Amino acid sequence: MNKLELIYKTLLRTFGPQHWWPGETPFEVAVGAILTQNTNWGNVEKAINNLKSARSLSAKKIHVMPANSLSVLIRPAGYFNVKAKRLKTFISFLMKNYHGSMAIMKREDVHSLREKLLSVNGIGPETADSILLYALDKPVFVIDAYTKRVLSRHKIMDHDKAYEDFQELFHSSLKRDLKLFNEYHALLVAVGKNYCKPKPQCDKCPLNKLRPISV
DNA sequence: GACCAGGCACATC
DNA sequence: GATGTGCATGGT
Repeated sequence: MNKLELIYKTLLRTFGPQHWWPGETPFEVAVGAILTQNTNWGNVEKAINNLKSARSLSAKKIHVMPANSLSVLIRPAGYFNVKAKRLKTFISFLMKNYHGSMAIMKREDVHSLREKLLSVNGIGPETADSILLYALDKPVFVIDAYTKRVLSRHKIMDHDKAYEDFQELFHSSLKRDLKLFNEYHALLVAVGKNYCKPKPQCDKCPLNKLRPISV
């Protein structure tokens, strides 16, 4: 068993299954992936509930909605002007190439789809991979701030390494399995919340002197 | 009041 | 290619 497999085993035993992604449909998951960029999930839930209450959580509804009206609904998620534009850009992409259907998008080969998603303005690697994994059931490992924080604190990989470097480590160390990738990323978020944000000098933080998880 | 939260694009050097 | 900055609400 390698180091990453051991960490997974430890996390699953400690935290239990996380039941991700908290979204009812692939489309809702994709919307959540954009709204949660650099944002607390609780705030995203408020924004999604606003969309639901307005009966506007659909590709068609958001597509025809003026950006400033959308901004009002997603306001709790922060960066609402930026995110309104990003949501509409993603949905235009969805409309144009997949008839507005996540199910049709799902049929596409994962590699070409990932490239296309990354070419959409407002969708970077984490958002693209979150959509691929949690909305479209593609076995792609999602790297986020917590993943980098946990791995760098345990000296497994330097915090400043690129997204693709972290992702490659998971891909090469683990069986390429949808369920595993889904659960592992969610567990890293769960444990990551217990680590303070890395700063150049943080001698006050006790977690810097401890081994927060045993591997 | 400071700090943080499941990023990304863009400007500048 | 690396580094800095704007975007913004809501909880602790």
